[in-house]
Amino acid sequence: MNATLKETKELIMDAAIVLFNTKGYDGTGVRDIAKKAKVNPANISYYFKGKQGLLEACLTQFFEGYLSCLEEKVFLLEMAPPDECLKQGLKSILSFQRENHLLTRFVWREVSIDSQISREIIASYLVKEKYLFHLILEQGIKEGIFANLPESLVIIQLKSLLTMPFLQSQYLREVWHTFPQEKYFVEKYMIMIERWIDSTLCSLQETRHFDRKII
Amino acid sequence: MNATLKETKELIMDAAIVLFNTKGYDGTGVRDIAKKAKVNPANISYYFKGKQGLLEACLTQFFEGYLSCLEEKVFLLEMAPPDECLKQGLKSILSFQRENHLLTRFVWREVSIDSQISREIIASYLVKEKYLFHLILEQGIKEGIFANLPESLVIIQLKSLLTMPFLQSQYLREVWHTFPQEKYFVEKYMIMIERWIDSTLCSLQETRHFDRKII
Amino acid sequence: MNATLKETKELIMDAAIVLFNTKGYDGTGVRDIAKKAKVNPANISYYFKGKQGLLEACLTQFFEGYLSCLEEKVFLLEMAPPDECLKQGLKSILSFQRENHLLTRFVWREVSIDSQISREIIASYLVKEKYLFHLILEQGIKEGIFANLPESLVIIQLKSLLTMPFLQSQYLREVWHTFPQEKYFVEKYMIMIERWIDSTLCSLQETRHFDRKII
Amino acid sequence: MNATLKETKELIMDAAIVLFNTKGYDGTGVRDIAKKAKVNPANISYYFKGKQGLLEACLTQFFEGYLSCLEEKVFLLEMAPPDECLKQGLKSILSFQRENHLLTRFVWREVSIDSQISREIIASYLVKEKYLFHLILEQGIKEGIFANLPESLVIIQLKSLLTMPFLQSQYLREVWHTFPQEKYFVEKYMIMIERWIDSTLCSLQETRHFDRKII
DNA sequence: AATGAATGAGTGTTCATTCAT
DNA sequence: AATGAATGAACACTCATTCAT
Repeated sequence: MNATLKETKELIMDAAIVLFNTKGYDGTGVRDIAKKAKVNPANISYYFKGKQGLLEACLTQFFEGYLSCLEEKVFLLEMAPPDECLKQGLKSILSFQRENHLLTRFVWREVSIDSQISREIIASYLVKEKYLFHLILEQGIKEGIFANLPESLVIIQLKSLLTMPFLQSQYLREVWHTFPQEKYFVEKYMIMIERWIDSTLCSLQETRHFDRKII
Repeated sequence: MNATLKETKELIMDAAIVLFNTKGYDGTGVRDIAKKAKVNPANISYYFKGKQGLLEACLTQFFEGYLSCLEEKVFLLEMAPPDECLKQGLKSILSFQRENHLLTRFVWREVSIDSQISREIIASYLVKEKYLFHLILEQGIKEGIFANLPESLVIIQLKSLLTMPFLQSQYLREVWHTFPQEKYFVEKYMIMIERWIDSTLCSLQETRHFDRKII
Repeated sequence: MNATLKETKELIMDAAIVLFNTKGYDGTGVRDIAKKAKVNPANISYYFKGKQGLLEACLTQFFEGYLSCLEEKVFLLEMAPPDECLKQGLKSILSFQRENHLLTRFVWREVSIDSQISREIIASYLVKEKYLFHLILEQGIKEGIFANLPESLVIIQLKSLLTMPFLQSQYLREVWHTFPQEKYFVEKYMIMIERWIDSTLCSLQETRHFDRKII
Repeated sequence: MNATLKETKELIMDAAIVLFNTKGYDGTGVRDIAKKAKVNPANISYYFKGKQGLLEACLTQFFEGYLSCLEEKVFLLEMAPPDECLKQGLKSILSFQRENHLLTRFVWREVSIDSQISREIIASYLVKEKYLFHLILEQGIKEGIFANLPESLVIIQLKSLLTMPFLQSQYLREVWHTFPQEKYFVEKYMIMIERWIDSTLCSLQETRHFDRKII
């Protein structure tokens, strides 16, 4: 009556992303979502087979987009230097997260909960993400561009740098009066990440710490 | 009957930290907590004036300890070089978070939600945290040890590096078979952070990017 | 698209009888019925003006068939002895119920509920049933074949014997490994009923109990 | 506040029996029950762990009482003739059902539905009931008092005669203006059942029908 | 004739909390 | 200090039905 199929489904998702982001998944009721989307609450079960299905739809949408950012750039490995590929990949992810900053914040928060669904997300998407990062890092080390640091720690740092600004956007806003969804912020922040790559990752200074102290 | 005042209160907090961490604040019921703590649910309202009060107690406990890690080291600024102060502060925080890794994960997740209480946390504790970091960085720049990078971005990166391993501990566990609560991990990870300080923060390479492009 | 008018209507009724029988009227949803019948749920409202209309159609179908069994045999009263008419009537009903055992079970169960519709059923069909039984019994008593027992109790017993095997078919199946829908069972059971007629109803032993004790 | 533990629990059960009887289990809402019992709907889950638990409590209460009627009389087998034991057992059951006529109607109706719970009832209580009847009939046949009729059919007829008046009490009321819960009715009806025992069960007339026709 | 989107009322259940004891 | 009965509001979800197509 008041919307076509596509519209209703999208209205629900849009409202859900805002509310999940603001109040968390468990803190959001289906009635709130329906009210915000100006549709009938029953439509949520109708289209997404329940609140959890709606969550899954959001997660899927995010990770499909997220991973495709990386995938694209991995293909460039054959014709571009690994550090360039890495920088472009990170930039692409930053842009994607900037465009979907509400979704981004809530997804990374939700994945940090020990639920069945977050375990599934990790098992599928994040394992793949690990593999894609691995391809780039491996190539960089082989070419002698990247320092031979423990891969896990490098990737964790990378992911930290990529994710935190969005996850803690409220902190940024209230303490630093800065907004990670602004184009401006992303540009500045990308420079910092590039600096990290150039200085910390590509620096061929001694890596004896790890050689000596740790297995 | 089965516990003294102090014991009951602590039993509740301990159980709450485990469950808030695993299932999130909104995903945890007071009955679950009471059951795990083997006390009567009414005691939660009795001791903490409700579920929210219990949350506040957890948050307070965390941030008091967290900030005191930093504060201690800021006092050293007068007699030790700023980079050493910074390293020690971060190390202290890492250790604190390692010892309270369940609390850590859930607190940083909860603070990312747009609730009244997280706004209060930010206004009090995180503003203070900002100030403490500021003192260290300012001193470092004045002494010509730290590069003159935008303070906000530096602090965000620092906080990212400190927080993410705990926030995404499930990811670390399932993808990397690594546990941030292990002493081993913290030592390795601290080396990476020191590397970041040495290379990225202390590197006096040109900072023209920021001079030119950004305010 | 996938069925003509007649087919769709019948598909719905067939599915409804199975499900009403298994899960009860209130326990069955129109979606379940539509799914089983492989038609669109809206067709139920379309053809039967709602779930209740579907129920009424089932009830009507049953009682029309049920009563015609009796009626046929009442016509024989003029040319056959009453006990023979009675036996044939009961046999006819048993056969009818055997052929419609799913419908039978659910109808007699549903009629035991205090709903508007069951009151209407009673007012129309069961009052007529009473009258038909009355004609046979009256004739039998007049001819001195049937004992002069209270008519209400005789008819209640008759109806009990006819109905219960179908109503409790699950009990029969699981406790006695017997199926009231089998031809075999009905034959055996008919002998028992005939025995009841010969011994209990036709026995002209003293009926003083009732003369003395009861109005 | 408005009732002690025992009272609230019983208020709920009493209200449930009335409503389950009138509208059926699936047709009755927990809010209806709570309203009738003048208690809070949440108490139903609190005391019975949900609507289904309430149903189970009703069923259990009925069958415990029902079976104890039979059990008592089976103990008399050693000192009284089997037909006398049987008559007393049936009379005891009739009285019990008369005193709990609402519960009786709804229980026998509910058991006729193919649910998990009715299957459990049958597996436990009705199998035991079968055994108790068996003990009596076996003794009667051994003593040459009962005709050697197929046990299953005899028991089915017995159960039919016992149950149906209560199950179809609405029919009795509206067609025959008779109430199975009246002491009067039970006495009259018991005479009919005794007549059935004397004439149909104890009659030693030929049982060749079954010998010849059936296995 | 038949469909699928859409609805508002309803479902059973769980919630954090209160209160007399 | 601690309990368990009790509550009212909220929860996610299902219901039979309507209606434009």
